[in-house]
Amino acid sequence: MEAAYQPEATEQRWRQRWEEIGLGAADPTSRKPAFSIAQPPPNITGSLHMGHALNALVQDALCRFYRMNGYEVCWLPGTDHAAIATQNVIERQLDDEGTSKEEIGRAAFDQRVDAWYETYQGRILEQLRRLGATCDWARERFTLDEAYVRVIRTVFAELYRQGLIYRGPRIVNWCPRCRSAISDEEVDYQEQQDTFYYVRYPLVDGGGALEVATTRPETILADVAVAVAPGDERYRQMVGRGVREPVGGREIPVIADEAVDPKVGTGVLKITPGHSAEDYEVGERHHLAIRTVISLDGLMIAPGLPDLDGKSVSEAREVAAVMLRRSGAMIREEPLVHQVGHCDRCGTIIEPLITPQWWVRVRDLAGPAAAAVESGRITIHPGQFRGQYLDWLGGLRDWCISRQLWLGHGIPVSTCVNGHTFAWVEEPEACPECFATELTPDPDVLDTWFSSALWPFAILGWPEPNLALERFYPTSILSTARDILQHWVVRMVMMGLRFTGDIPFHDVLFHATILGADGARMSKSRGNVVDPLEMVEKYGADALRAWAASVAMGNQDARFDETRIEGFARFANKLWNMTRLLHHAYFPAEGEEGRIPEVREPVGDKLQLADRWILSRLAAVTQLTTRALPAFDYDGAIDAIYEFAWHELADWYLELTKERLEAGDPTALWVTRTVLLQTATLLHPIMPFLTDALAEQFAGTPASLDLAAWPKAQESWPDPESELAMAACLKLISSLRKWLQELGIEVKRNSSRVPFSVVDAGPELAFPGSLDYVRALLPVEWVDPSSTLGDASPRVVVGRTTLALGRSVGPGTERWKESVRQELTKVEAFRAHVEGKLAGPFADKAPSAIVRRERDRLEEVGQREALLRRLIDS
RNA sequence: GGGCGAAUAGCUCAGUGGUAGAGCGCCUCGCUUACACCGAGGAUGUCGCAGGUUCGAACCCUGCUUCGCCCA
Repeated sequence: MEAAYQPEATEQRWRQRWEEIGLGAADPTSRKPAFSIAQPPPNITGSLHMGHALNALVQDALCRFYRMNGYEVCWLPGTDHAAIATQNVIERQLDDEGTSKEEIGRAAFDQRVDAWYETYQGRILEQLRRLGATCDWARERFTLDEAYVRVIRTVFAELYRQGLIYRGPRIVNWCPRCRSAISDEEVDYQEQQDTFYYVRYPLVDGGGALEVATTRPETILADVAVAVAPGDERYRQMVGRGVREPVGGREIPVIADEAVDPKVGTGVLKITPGHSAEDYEVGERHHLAIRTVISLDGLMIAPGLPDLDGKSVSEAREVAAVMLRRSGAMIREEPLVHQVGHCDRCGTIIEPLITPQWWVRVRDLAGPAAAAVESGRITIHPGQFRGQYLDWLGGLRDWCISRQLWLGHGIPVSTCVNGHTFAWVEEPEACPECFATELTPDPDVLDTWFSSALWPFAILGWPEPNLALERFYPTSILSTARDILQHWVVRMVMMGLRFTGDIPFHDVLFHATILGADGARMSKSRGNVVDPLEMVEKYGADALRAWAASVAMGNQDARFDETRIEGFARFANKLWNMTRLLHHAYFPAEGEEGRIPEVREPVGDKLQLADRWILSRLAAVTQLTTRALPAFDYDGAIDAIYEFAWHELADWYLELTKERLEAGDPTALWVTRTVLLQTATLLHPIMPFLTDALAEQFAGTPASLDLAAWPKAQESWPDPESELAMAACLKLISSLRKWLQELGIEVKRNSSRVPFSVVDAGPELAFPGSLDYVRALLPVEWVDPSSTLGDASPRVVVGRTTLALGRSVGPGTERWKESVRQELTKVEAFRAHVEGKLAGPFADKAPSAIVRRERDRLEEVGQREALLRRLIDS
């Protein structure tokens, strides 16, 4: 074995091995229970980021855990074409080259897209492999695959037939730069400094005016009403009368609508249904006409007003303000900070506009989707997101599924020369109604989330009946980032229920978001992005995975912290070297190779206290890990294993057992082998490369620990008595070690042993062999007090045991006395604390077990205090 | 404006109603044949603030402050 763990070479070897033995390949004909995950398909807009890496760990650890627990595991990988995102990336490239998609044309653009997909699709899946993901690679799907496209068309056509999809003009979030509708969820609201304009709208019948506060004077031309709150006393007289809008001079009515908040601005709202989603709804309620003054390019349409016509929205706003000031309609202007919607992809300010689009009537779909979560058929973790899911479903509007992009799935609808419109699955040659062959396909493409919503069943070959679909659907869990709850999770549930009649998954996991080291979201513009592959190269995939496990399901977002990744890399090396220690017991000669042989379990009562103790601890950590992983408590699992392996197994058991191992004690060899191998097995779901490399050092292990059975604790292992005894013994060693240092006694290995004798034996020595353990770890020698050490020898108190030291203490004496005094002060304070507690109502009201424990403590601390006091007085 | 969450050691984070924890960093010692990617020891916290419930609160409740996210 190498002196240090080498992650890079090891990982490469094991990646290959896992592929060779087909670790990820799921067998639908197997009789085992099924566990399946549809991996959220990463967008092909670049390479894997920290969020992907975290999500890969979350899923892979579960897959491995369930494989080891006898499940047939199917983890389905894939990638998403991410139409709007990819189109944007390529548009930016073209822009950098001084050209545009319009200039190069459709064909050249499509080529660009294909080349992009070619490059990045492979790269992303390769990066997942680097992290150790054991997907069923043969089932990989891309959302533009022919089979996938067919599913999309099938679903679309069916919804269309059922009347759940319709086309019509409604207000949408329009990005003038993308020249496309975008969904409500893709609008990014950013705080912005603007002006609040207070404008006078004179009453037509004379007698004053209404003051309207607005941030958008350029849309006054599209006003169709002015609204006040229904109960607002100030304006009750005005409702039903007319006012004149102050730019175009048209007469518009004053209405009352509950959308108006009387406390905001002047309590009077201008109603512009053509350019505001809220006003659109007000307009629908009052059957108002719609006026449009902004084009799809984001330019003003105002034929009668040359100062405004053709201007951009921001220019037009200035012009309108000037007009209002000149005409005297402007009352005042105030600075205002408010939220303005921007295009998620390109940052352009969104214009709410009325355009004809395709819509899904979600009302019929939302009910069952809500019921699935309410009834507990689907569980959302952590639970607080359940409310968000249900809230969102409650207030759902129809879903706009059409986009005006060059890239994506075409809407599978055509119209014939005779005006018949029909949806199709196979590209049609003639109109099914009149058989006309002159057909015009719909020019729009589908919202990417429409295709993503079908993911869990589409990748399993739906609608064709097949074994994989039958076995692996519904999937077991869905793991994703929480910002995708509305985009994706809700829609998957709606579509899954509608088309398969079943939920798409049983559990939804929202993992933490990884923030940059500066606490802000990772973003290129902030320069705080960390490439997970760089971390893999530096510290190994397992170290990254272990860190990911420790933050995955925390209740807060996790800042990136390289030092913790480094800590887990050290842990990997520690485990490697612990195995090396055992290896040396069998192959002591330099460079000698071989596998740690299987050893027969010792019969009879050959186990020492330390053996029983470590097996008891192993039982505890086994139980904890076995519970933690299926409960998604990754942190609990890695933390418990780390603590056990390093601070119990390595720090104490192996140190105590070294000599026995060197001497070939079969009991020690068996215990060490058992504990090490089982620890590695428990750790395998989180750190698969390292643990497989460790298991390889042992004879009788399978080709991968993934194929091993999940470990159990033997019934005889839990042993509370040994744990108590050992705890006392370890405490004895620790505190004696501290005294030796305080006394300034050299504790180098080859310095001579310090003679000690027991003056007053406390419970630390109640167990046979305690003194041997002390001697094994400290340079002390036990002597008979009567023979060598007199009453005058220096004393130390460890726990409730007093020891006499057979050596004069030189330079350390003063420091030692100071330490004793400090110790005494602490003990006194604690004794007083416990005494006070027991003297109060605590003794009557607290549970008796707790009271008893405090009494024991008082006794113990009292004894300790007495011993220390005697030490100082002497 | 509505909702959710967070505030614990210098930093990053765990934490169960019963004497405050880890990793990293810091200080002192030790290159002892598993590991210097190590070992031994040490210092460091009115657990955001103010009330309340309780024999007992970092933990439960209320209010406040600051920060983050989601939604309008």
